[in-house]
Amino acid sequence: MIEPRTLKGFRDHLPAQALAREKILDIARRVYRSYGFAPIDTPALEYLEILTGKGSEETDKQLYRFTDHGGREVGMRFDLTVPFARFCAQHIATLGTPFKRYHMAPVWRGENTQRGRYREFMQCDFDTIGTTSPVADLETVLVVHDLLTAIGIERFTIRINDRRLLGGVLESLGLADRSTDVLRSLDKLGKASPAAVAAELVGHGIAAAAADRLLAMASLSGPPGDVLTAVEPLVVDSESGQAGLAALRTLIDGTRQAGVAEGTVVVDPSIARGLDYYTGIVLESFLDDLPTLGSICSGGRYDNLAGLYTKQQLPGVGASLGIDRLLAGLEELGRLDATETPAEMFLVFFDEAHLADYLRIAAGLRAAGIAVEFFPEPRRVGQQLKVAAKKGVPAALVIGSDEFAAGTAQFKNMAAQTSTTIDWHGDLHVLVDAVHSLLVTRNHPPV
RNA sequence: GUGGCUAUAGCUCAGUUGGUUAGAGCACUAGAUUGUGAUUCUAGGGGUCGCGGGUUCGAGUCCCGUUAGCCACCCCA
Repeated sequence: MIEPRTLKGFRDHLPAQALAREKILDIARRVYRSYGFAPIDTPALEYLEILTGKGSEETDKQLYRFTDHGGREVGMRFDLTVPFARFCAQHIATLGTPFKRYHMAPVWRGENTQRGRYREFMQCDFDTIGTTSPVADLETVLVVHDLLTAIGIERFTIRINDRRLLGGVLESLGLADRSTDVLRSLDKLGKASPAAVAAELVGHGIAAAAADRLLAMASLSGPPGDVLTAVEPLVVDSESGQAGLAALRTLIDGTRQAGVAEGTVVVDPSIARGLDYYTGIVLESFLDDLPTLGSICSGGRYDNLAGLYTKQQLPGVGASLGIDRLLAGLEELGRLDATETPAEMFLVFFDEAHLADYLRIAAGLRAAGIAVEFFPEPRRVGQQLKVAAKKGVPAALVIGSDEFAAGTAQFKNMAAQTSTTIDWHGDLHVLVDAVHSLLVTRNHPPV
């Protein structure tokens, strides 16, 4: 016998989890579309040369690669951004700009696993390409806000910053050429203590006084306006720093005008993002109840997405929802629905002689948009209801020979353990309407 | 990729300084109840103790390797 097992970092998805995933994917799709983002898809596999050398050496090491049967060097995509860059270089002439797309698909990274970190996981990207407008930046933040709100997360924070602001501060400290080391260290502030980060900065050869100023800057918090005012003196002599400051002001004002609640979007000067290609705003978002989980939705602005594949300059802005990390967080917070079935109604197969009637009733309910699970065997009623309860079907319909004779049906609310008699006199429309109104009065859990 | 911790029934876990046939709760199956699912009672099924090797008269227990999970580094969703 072969031992059934899955590869490290790869997982099966059982119905309860798959239902939660699909529900979030549906919400993401709806929110993205509500801003006019159009769906695209690209292959899981790309020529290796398309994928290598784009991020750091790390991403090259994490790349799943192999030689295919035709001798081609092939890689599996490790994010959706690089394939999108290739996609734009090939198709942007046909599509025109600005172009807004969303892309929800699995990616693969051969890195070590941890909670919420897997080797196969799904990303839900959206990007606006071909415009440098601040409105596109604003919409990116608003999409993230709408998305997390629609998923039903009450407490979350979107942290934004601007790479130019960081760059300006580094410039004025004479550290412009050390930006990669500095940004990586600052990025750890959420996890490591300020003292530890300061030590690391000094370890990189940065003067203690400069490290202190960087930390003071990165530790700023409070209302966005106050943070920006506090940072301003640090970039007075930096043109790009001022531009970043102005961009953040515009962005904060925009979110306010769009009706986002105060405190949901904050300026955090320590947000840097590891990826080198960001050049303007950067954003991360956190569950307030589980900040150690890390960012569940991140992104930013870049000047030139597809420079490696085309001479056309394509600036853009976008972000990505890490649905697997989010699900891990929601599970830890006990916010996931335990239901194992999409069925809204369980139809008990009571009396074998009435099979034709059951089939007719099930078809009528389904035609009305109600998901019906009809039990395939005429087993004991108790057994069937037990199955319905275990799966978490919210309602059951019991119709036996007595009910058929009387023209009635028993509607059972499984959670409330209540039973309602429906008089339908053999008229399917009456039954369907009654079931429909009884079902919509139930309360739906958030996720 | 490096280091640390962990692995016993579907799930959560006991299992003594190494000692005979590895247990509990929950879950599952059947019955009490040939028409009613969170209660009760009765009976039952289910474990190569992650996997492989070693030490020993004897290993769930000790040692080595390996696989997987968690944690830290690294990086990131």
